[in-house]
Amino acid sequence: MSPATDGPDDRRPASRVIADALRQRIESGDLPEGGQLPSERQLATWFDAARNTAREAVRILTDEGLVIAHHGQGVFVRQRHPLIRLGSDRYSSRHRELGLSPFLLECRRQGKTGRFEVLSITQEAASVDVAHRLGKEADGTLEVTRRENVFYADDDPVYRVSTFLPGRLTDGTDLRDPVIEHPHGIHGRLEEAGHTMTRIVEDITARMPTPDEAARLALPKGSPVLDVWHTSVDQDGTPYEVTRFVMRADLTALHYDTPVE
Amino acid sequence: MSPATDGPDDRRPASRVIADALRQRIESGDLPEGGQLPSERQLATWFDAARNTAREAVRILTDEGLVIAHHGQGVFVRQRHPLIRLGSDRYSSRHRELGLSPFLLECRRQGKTGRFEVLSITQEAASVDVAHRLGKEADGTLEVTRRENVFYADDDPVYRVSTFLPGRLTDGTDLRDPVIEHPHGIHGRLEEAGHTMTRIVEDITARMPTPDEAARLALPKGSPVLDVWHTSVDQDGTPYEVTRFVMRADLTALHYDTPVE
DNA sequence: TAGTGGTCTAGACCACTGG
DNA sequence: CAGTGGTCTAGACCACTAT
Repeated sequence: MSPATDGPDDRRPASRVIADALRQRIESGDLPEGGQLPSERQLATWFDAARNTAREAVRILTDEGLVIAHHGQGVFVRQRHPLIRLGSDRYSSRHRELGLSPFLLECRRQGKTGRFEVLSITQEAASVDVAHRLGKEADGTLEVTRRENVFYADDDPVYRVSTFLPGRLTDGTDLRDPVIEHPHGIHGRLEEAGHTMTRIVEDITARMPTPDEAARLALPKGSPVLDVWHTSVDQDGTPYEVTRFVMRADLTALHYDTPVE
Repeated sequence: MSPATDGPDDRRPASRVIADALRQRIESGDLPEGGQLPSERQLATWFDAARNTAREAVRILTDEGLVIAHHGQGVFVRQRHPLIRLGSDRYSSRHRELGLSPFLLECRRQGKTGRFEVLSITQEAASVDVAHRLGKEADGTLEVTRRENVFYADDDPVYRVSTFLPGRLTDGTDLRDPVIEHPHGIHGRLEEAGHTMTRIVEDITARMPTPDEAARLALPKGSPVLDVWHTSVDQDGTPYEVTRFVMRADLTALHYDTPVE
């Protein structure tokens, strides 16, 4: 157990004493979700410390993802939003027949409006990560069509999504257009082109965001991201589509249900 | 692009200017992995700032997970360790026949020694998370056997693992003993008891560690954890084992290969 | 305008590491 | 021992938000 004393034998730094006291008030519900913490200047007075010391205490809690500071307003206990649950069945034809993607369904379930924007579509040489998953052409290179998207829940950006398709699949199709005129989107087009999704392969890591990602996803400090590389494999065992998701971890849960062996 | 200027029209805070300069040196390879940064006092002198300002710059990079401070020694560019890859096939009988768990295999592949320790075994009432996954008994309660483990790679703790088994499965068995005398461990015993693992269900989230987890896993600042709830389902569709993994995200990659539909 | 957090200064002393 | 990061002080001014 952490020491809860604050007697003369307390060897914790003052900033940690303050942080621990605040954390206890948060965990006990004394400071509820969304509730405001005492100001840094108040904390400094109460604990007989310099403002920077109180500030360091607040920083400890910020790094733990417990509180969030709003410039000009105060520091607040972070609200835990309901998670957007993405199942491994999210590509199943059942969902496509219903006409609503699992992401949109989850948003609706939470009373939010889900949508996505196409940021850009480019032709480029595949990176190592992409080429490794899609396999190279006979000549050892691989050109891909790259579609950059952002997914929003209401007006909050939640995922950054990059989809990579082999150039040979997109030649002369509307897969290079920002708007695809197909009721089932990209995957509907690909199925018509003879690729039925029979397996998905996903690689998952978690990490702190880059400054760029933090800005684009409007991430508060102390918010990690989930970094998911998805590969679609067709009936012949050929990978034909790779998508990378960079997801706000505090809003995302991944769910897999898969047979053993 | 971020401004790379440092002319008079540079509106970035001084701490960010210093952090950006250091980040650029790291990304360019000028400061290699494992390399030491200039000391805070040196940075303050070079950039004509107070030491606290240089310190704030270092903190920015620490929060991004780019560098790590060692008390009394200096600040160093963080080394990226090879990831321990855990596949969705890690429970397949193929691995059990080989006699080596995927975790141990991965450690060996990296020249490390993998092992785990049993911290405790207790009987308790199931928490909501556990009961929800295992299902309740007829009387609405559920007693479970809880096994607490730590997994190490060499001497570094990598996972905290809690396994929950319904009490009715462990009555009068060695599943309540710290050491299980079975070549295939817990799952071998459970298979003999009539539960063949036919599906696994896993829920994955990522978050910053609690102070307790950070201490137990010796986590550096800026290191998130993966929080995985695993459920084993037998040939009758009955869930019979739940395990929670809290994993160092900087050492872990999860890999799923699963059929669609 | 008052109150909040964000940044910064110029010191000080402590705790830890290595030679 | 010298040098490092860790903590702390007592100020100051800036940037932002609400009233």
